[in-house]
Amino acid sequence: MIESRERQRRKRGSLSAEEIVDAALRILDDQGEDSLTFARLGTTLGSAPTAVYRHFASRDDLLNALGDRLDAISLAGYAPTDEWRTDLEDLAWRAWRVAIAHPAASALAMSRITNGVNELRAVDAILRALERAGIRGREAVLQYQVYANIVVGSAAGHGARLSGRGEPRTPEGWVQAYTPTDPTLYPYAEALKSELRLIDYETVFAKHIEMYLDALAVLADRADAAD
Amino acid sequence: MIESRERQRRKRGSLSAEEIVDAALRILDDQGEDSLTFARLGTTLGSAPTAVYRHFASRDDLLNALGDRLDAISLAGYAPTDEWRTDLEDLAWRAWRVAIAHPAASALAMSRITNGVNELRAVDAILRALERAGIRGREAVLQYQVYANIVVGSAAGHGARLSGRGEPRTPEGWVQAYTPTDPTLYPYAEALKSELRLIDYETVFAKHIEMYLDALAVLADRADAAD
DNA sequence: ACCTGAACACCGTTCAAGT
DNA sequence: ACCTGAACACCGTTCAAGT
Repeated sequence: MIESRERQRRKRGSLSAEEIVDAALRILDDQGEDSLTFARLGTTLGSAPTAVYRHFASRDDLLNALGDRLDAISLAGYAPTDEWRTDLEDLAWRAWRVAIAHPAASALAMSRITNGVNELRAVDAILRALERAGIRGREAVLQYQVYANIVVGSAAGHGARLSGRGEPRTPEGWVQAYTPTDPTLYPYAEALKSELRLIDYETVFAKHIEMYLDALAVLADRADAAD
Repeated sequence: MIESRERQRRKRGSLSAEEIVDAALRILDDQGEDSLTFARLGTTLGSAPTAVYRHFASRDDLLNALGDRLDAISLAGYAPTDEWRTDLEDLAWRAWRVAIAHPAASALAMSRITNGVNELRAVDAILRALERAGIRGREAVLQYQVYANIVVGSAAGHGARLSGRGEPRTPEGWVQAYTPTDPTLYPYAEALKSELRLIDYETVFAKHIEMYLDALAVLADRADAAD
């Protein structure tokens, strides 16, 4: 039997930006946040590492494309309704689920401004919901930013936690170290130390979204009254 | 004249963790997010690059110490009052100002869980304010997380923008690219394109904090009523 | 036009040797 | 005990050469 370790030459035009992003996502899913290198991309693609440069100007450029891919995954099958709150809740949890499905990629690329098509689709979907809440103009752009801040920040952070060099996971939540040298200096933290040790970030996210949408509902009511 | 390019040998014990973090902060302030390397640390410290390993186990470990330093800078001169809202506003803007003063360091280290003393001081200060708002127990820990999420996420993101490979700055705000191939596909974004192009992130932050504290005030009133 | 492979200028980290 | 310097196993990126 002949072991053919030699890689076959890639036919010209057989490599595409899409296939490269596929490979990047797979590598990150399997091997974590630090695993995405040109060498590994080459191995996964069956090409020379440098072939990637024919399709992306740099690693940074590739990460932006990966970010737009995450937006695409997040929006897949999304259908807006007539309820702005339903839509903003839906979109928020979609981002959260992407962070769980692709933690390393989310940590690396989710909080990037990609200027990609799918990012634009997301912006448009959010502005549509805000419009239905009666929030328009500059206020809508402000609220879009606040909403995106919460959702993207929380999801990317969760990805970093899941993929990461972070603290070890426990069934109930996340172990957070609390071991002060002199506890009397931090009485409020000391009083809550057992609660601080176990934080369930999904509950935090749910609460955060709920609070924000409640606050938005107040603005929506005011906008209604002004109509 | 004799040019002495040779570095003098560091006396033993003359290097400290604090001095190394000083140097790291200075390098990042002067040369940006990608500039922090062991080689440059060595040059700045007048030591061999590897001397740093005597005080930090890894680059990651050093970045955690840098994160705690940012917390220290943020809290310098902080004095709590009897008004929980004043305190939470103060702490939020302190983080924002640190991001402006040290953008690259903030982008790299601000959103880390450092387990440092100054992080604990910040946690305690926030829990104190929440307690004065009548928010206690598990709810306090949840609200601490939500608040920290907003503040640290916004500030670290602002640092990344200021230090970064981001979009070019304009006097009024930040230029965000909006150049869709078919604008009719994104009607809501299209309608707000001029607003989307100019985003003032400080106004977004101010709005975000204000909304959150308003929402917290509602919880505080409910807690008062329950007393 | 697209892919390859050698070369370049780095990087973080390890470790035996100095003082 | 702490600092040094050589060595190691990588990195992203450039570029001339192949097909």
